[in-house]
Amino acid sequence: MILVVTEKNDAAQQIARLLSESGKPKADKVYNTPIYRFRKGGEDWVTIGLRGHIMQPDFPPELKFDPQEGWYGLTAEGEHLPADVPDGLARPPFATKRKPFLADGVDIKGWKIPSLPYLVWAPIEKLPAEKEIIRSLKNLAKKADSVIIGTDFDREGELIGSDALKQILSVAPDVNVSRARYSAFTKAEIDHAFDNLVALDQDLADAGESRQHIDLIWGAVLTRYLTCVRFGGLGNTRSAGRVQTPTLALVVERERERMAFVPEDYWVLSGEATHADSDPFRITHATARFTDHDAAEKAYGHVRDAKTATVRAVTRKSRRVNPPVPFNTTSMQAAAAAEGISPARAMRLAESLYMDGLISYPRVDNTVYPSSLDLRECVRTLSSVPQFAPTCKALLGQGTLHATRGKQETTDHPPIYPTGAANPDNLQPAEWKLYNLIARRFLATLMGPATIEGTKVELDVAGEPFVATGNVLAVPGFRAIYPYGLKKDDQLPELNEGDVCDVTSMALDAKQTEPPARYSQGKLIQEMEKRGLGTKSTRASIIQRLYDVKYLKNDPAEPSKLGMAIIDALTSYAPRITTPEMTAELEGDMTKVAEGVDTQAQVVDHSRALLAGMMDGLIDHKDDLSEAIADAVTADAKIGVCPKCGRDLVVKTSAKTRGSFAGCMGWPDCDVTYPLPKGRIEPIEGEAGVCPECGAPRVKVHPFRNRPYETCINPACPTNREPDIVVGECAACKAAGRHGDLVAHKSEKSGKRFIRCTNYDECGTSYPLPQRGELHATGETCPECGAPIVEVVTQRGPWRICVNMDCPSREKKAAASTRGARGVRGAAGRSKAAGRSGAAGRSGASTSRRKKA
DNA sequence: GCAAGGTC
Repeated sequence: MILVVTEKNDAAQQIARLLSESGKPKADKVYNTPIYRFRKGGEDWVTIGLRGHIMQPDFPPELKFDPQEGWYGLTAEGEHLPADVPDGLARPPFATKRKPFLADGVDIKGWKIPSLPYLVWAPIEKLPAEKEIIRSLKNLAKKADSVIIGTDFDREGELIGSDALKQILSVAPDVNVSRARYSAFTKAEIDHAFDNLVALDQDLADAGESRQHIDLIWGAVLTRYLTCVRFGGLGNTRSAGRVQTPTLALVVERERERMAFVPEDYWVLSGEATHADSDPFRITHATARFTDHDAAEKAYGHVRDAKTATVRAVTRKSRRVNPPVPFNTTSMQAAAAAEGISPARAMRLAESLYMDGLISYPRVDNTVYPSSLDLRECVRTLSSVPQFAPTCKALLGQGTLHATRGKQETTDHPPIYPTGAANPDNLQPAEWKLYNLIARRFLATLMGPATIEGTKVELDVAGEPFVATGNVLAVPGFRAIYPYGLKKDDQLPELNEGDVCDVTSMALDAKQTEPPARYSQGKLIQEMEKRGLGTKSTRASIIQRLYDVKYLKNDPAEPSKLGMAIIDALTSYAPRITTPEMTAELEGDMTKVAEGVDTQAQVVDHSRALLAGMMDGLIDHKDDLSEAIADAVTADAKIGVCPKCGRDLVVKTSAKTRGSFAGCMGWPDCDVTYPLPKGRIEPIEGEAGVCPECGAPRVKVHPFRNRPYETCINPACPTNREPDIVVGECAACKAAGRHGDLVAHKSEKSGKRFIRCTNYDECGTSYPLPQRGELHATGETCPECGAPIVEVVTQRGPWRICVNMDCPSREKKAAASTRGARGVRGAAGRSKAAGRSGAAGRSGASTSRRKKA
């Protein structure tokens, strides 16, 4: 039997299909791993797909995080191994004990602990990361006569193959081994690769392993340093790494530019005009921006009372806009980001669409469709989606299909294109949104250019030159199916030289120049690619990580004070980690290892020595850094000033409930606390951040998937008071022969809104209420349960609800909302109702979504 | 409960 090992299941399946004589390999499983069996040349063949790396490098167990003791490191002050002598590489003599050792024996809580500088020189082990796969692989290897390593044709692929091979040789030391190198899943390419087998390139694999070790050492040492420098490793992880830190530095650098930016004043002189009852159009002075105030005022003086504008010249120019090129991972992530889907989320959604057979493999650099891809067939497939049917029909009516080509051409996978017709009812809204984008992009790459008709009209207003511009999509071309990022038409009326227009308004506006914009997540992805940071598969998750450790916030990306402090600290004492140069130099070193000029040990030890040299500065200045980080964390948590004592009010986490609240930094001297509304809290700078009524902070609240609003955080503040509303009569009291009113109150302590009976002590009737929106009594009672029905007016419009949580009408509503949530109006109120009413509605929906998987 | 790189 001949065993073929590939990097992923997808590749195992494709290779089996292309190599098998029947063209129909048999899908099977070893343990839980899919494999593909087929016959070729009178032999039995089996292909198995790994899941990327099956081994994971790590430090020995005694140097890892300990759940009781945390991470150590800085406690061993000043303990350095010499930077140039990697003696510490030998496993130290403490190996027999669970707890690690320090040369000079520093005791902490009775344990001897290692110094952080020691970690720089610590040995690295390789541990199984995919035990199931390894078990399956070994099982097959025992039965194999020969093994062909068919992992991806790149450095990481060679390493993945080398790791797999070691596992195979451990159970089948005498098996025949070779390597197939292919870069496209075409019959010709795969046949050629398997007819011309080569040997595995151990130097290339070693280069990959060097990369792993250097990333681990630098990442672990600096992360432990930053995490432990303040509270000995308790609390949040503060990470650093070869890719994430330079990425953070990009965002911080842009923020510093913004902070250093000095806005300049300028003035815009513009107004509106009409011609022969046309819609009004904007006219702007030919000097688009006056930087001289006097000149602006002078021009304004001439035209302020002008009633007419005379057309001096009309020029028309049409612009051709070419259709976009096919999607690769980066351009897809950027386009999705522009539609409000973060790159990390886009990859999760794409993975799911790929697994459902709706799009092609989502991790590609390629932007050129291979000639083997049947474009016409793809269009035919899409034509069964009603939204795309007219476009598909038009395309199929053409003689031949011409596709655009991007600059990057690789042959391992095709660009991202739709492989199946999706039904929006079977997808989550975000999945459909991404699929729709991918499908429309695909169709757009097959269509003609759009033509935009541009018109420039020069006018004379009381001797001052003015212009009006119009842009109209004259020939839609690809824009008919691909409206993303399309500007709205600004239409001018038909104007000719000599026409006299009526000026209806004129104004001089004072403006200021804007600082450079922050990076959107899409732009950040593109900037990373440009600077060689990360890969198509890692960039999205690395940006996500920066958000998770709270170095970044908001979108466009804004660094937190902590993020800025981290960059400051590392720029001072470990500058190498803060720039893309480390990646660039690493690439050079990797090439040397791959070429056999340097060994893995030489390159890694050299990198260790560079890091060791930086430990001096980091440890000497640990108190400064500790303070800077602590100040930054406090500044990030600050939401305002305590109205009682004037100290900072910060977001704190309750130890009991794990919920967050606002508390005074002066505690326990000052006991001011407030509950916090649900959602992300953004402080408001300056005077607007102090409530004029009660002096407590006003904040901007960003509720999950709802529009942000501003509020005073003091629930007892007059600005938060709501009048009590009688919403109905208490049914329980009526049944008991007395009268009780159901009244909607707002608690001054918690700020929560609820309904309570005026005879609460006797009947105990109370109902919760929606916390957001304006509340109205309807006077109606629920036909199902008799409880009052209230109306809530939110930004999305009014809706009505029975206040009884256990009412059967709520169950129905929940079921309806999970079905209808994919519509235009995915109302918060409905999804809330679905959430509260328990599993029925939700689990039903999730099974229907999963049924294909 | 450390990185970045694969992939699910």
